[in-house]
Amino acid sequence: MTQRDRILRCACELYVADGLKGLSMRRVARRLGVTAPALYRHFEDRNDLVFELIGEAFDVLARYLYRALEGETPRERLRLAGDAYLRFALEDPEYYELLFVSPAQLGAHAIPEEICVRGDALHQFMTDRIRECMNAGILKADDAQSVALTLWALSHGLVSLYVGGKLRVERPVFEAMYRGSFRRLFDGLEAPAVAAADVVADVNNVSSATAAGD
Amino acid sequence: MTQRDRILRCACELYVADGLKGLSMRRVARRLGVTAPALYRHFEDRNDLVFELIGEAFDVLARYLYRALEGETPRERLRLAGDAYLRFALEDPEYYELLFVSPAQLGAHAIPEEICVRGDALHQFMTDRIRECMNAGILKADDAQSVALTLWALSHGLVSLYVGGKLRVERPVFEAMYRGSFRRLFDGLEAPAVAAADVVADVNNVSSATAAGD
DNA sequence: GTCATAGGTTAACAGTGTAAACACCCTCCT
DNA sequence: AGGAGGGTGTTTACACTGTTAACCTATGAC
Repeated sequence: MTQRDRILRCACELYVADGLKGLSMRRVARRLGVTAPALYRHFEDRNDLVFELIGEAFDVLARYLYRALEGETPRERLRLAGDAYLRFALEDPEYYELLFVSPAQLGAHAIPEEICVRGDALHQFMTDRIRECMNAGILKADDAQSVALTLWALSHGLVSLYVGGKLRVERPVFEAMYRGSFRRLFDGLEAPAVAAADVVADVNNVSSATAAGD
Repeated sequence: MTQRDRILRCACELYVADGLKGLSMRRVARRLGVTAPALYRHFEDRNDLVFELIGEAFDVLARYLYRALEGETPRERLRLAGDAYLRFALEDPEYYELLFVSPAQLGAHAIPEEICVRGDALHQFMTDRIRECMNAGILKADDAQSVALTLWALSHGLVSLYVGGKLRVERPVFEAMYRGSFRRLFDGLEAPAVAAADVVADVNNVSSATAAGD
């Protein structure tokens, strides 16, 4: 294990224990029995170090998500992916927060490209889950990437409201809310009246009503 | 204008200019031609000051939202509220970020109650918009509060991914995504096949098909 | 006139990120 | 063998940070 790795591990421990505020170069150094400037041999900046941590957080999330591939069907895999996201957020809330630290928060201009691409990879993963559900006829045909974004946004929105303390509810209640919100997204909110009319019209016109006659 | 207000205004300017990092007690003091400890006559803490700023951010958002009440119909008011949220986030992104600073980020244990209730008020506002749409038959009957949460989460998720730079798209593209996501939430994602069957069955059974015969 | 209070001051403590200059050790090349 | 160079540490220093304690006024009330 290289010194760089040791620094990273130690930084991670400090971060998990005391948040970004508790992660100081000097504290890391002291813990490693070394003086602060030594760290600059391995990292450009404190931000550089933090960015590396963020990268790790993405990796951890990726590991959670990839387990969803064990599902047998596209629907199962999509469901598992949603569960995995929730589990990651609830089991590793500090890591989860790390995913969404804004550059401004770090006094940085932007998140480095190298990290953004990891986010893209996750987006891609979800897009794939969506697309295979569309191909299987489980989801409406649509732009898979946009649908994936909608899903991701809903997940992230819910979780970030929860971990940010904006939802004053207990964890099991929140989990129920999470699932309920997804149920709603899949079912749609719109009142059936007008939708039914459209559907019936469709059925009458195209007469592709496989199950309508029974 | 009291000195407390001057401090607040100055802090706000510094925050908008340079983020939370740029907001230091000494800088605020210097700008006001005063020494740092003087600020502690008006605020307990730096955090106390920041919390006050967060409170202001909630007020600004509230002002955006309340204008949605000028809409003529429940549907219009709901639409305007969604727009208002988006406009707030895009026009005042710094304020927007302020809404969601986590206590950990400030080294604080929790966000003070006094601020949480402002968040509750917004949630209540959205719940009311939802409920009146349900009463008008525009939305499915459901738990209005949960639906409001789903909407809020989707909004927040999308916006926070965008302002966090996770979505590498231009603003107009993002606005289209935002609207598209909502369209999707209202319409539902589920493939129509099975839904259509249910609906048709319903129509046949209950024969409350107002527009089905045409 | 005295006294409390609101609002400021200076000085100090403990901590921060980071840069410059210097020192050591290990490896590789001549 | 000996010197060059790179990797890794050190000390020292600078310019910041939040926050406290002690002290100093001006103002208004009784």
